[in-house]
Amino acid sequence: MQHKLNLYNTLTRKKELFEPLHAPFVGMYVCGPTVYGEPHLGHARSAVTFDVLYRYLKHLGYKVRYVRNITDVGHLENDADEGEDKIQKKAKLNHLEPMEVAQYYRNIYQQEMAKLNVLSPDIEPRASGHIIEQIELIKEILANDLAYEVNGSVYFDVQAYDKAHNYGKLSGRIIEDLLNNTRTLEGQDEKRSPLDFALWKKASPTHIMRWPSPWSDGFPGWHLECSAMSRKYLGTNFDIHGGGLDLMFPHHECEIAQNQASHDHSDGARYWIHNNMITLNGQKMGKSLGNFINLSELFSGNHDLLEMKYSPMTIRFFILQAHYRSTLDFSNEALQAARKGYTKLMNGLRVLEKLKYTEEAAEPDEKLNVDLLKLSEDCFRGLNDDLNTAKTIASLFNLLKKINSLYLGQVPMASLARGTFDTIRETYQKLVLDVLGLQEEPMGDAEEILELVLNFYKEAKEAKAYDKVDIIRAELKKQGIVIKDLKSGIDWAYEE
RNA sequence: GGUAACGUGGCCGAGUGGCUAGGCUCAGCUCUGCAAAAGCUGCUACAGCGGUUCGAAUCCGCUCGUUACCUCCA
Repeated sequence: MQHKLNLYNTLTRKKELFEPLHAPFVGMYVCGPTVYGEPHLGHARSAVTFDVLYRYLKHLGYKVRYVRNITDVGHLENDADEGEDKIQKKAKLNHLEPMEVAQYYRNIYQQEMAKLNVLSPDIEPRASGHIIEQIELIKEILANDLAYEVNGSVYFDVQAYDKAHNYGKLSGRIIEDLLNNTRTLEGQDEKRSPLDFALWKKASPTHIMRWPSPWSDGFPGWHLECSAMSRKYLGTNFDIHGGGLDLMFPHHECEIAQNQASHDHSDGARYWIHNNMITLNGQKMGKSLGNFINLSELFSGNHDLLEMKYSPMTIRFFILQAHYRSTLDFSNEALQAARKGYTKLMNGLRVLEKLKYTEEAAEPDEKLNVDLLKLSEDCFRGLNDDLNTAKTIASLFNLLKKINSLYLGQVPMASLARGTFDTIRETYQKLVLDVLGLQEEPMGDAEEILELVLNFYKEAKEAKAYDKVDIIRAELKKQGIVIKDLKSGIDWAYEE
């Protein structure tokens, strides 16, 4: 087993050997989507990145508990506290119950992620289902004198916290700099400092999403849910916390502060991992910029910027061909190249299924065997080096060249030792299918292919080649399809 | 303004001191009824300038350019 996984930890700004607290168990928490809009390419990148991490950890033999939350409450439209909840805003527009909006987009998110072959997390908790836990957490922070209540709202006291702890240690921010550069925003009269953030907000009379609490009828603050839910399901000290780079500050910074300010006095996670953004013409693709492409648009090709539709596996491969900490630039050209690369890997899978090791007349070429084993190792070396899937894919292509040569007989099978052959086959199949999570997509249109067969059937009939006619009928019957010779022509139906 | 990154060949994208990244594109060859696939070969690189070093895409400095975070965002 290849047990030398190194991960870049944002907290220490270094690549570190990954060692779980309680091996073989691994706890992993990833910030999921706020469900008020359609999932886009950016969501896909985050989900795919951590999906591969999840898959690889499992491949290494760890028993992973993967928690990815659904945020269905509490994100305000802007920093002015008069701002509306995003989900509430959407609900009002469409005369829906807020939970209807959240459920609607949650369903779409899960469907699209399934298309991308992203495994479901082990627990997918919703913020709205953990109000009690969040209230308890606020009580703890209040008890530690690191929060204060004003008019039914509770705020985190960043400066008080910073005296004993280091606020900004994750994102590398210095509190004086933050203070010097804060903008003056409206509606912040209640806060003692502009850096303070809400733990609980009293709901205005028009705010529909509200829950009772010791302080007011209201709703929890923006960062609280992840602290509360990660603690509930993974404990106060767990292994990995992931999310998009844009969540590093303030979201994850505040999360750490909340964790430290609670009774637990811990950062929560030990390894903080952030995936970089997808860019469009060199600019970040984001909801607020309005330049994002939905996954459904990508899959259907229905978008002005798209020259064609791109399949889910093309997207997945596109994401994996870059390292997760680099920005990845979207373009039609890049996606079309990704499509071909993906196809190439899939063809390799098919070749491997057909390849058989032949025992007789084996005269191993020692150098070749050594080279092939090294290529197999390289595939893993990429993953171990901070989940460098780009490296791994490059190594897989190198391996694939040899596999194709074997298939064509350019390299005789007899020159391989049995163990070498088994190793390269297992490496290729395991990595492509299980770890990278790529899968074959049905190519072509089945009905059109059937149409083609029916044409041959028709020709055979006309030529009175009844042996061929019988074969076609029999083979299609195996597929559950019967041919119907009608006066009007040839048709088919499902076998009843 | 503060902070942090980045700038690699026609395109995408790895690579942190010396060893071919890889994919896509393009050209040639092998194979082939034609083609495709596959294999082989080739092509155009490390923003600029200076420094450290036997040796730098890789370390340091400066210049130019781009971006991100500092406000909801994966």
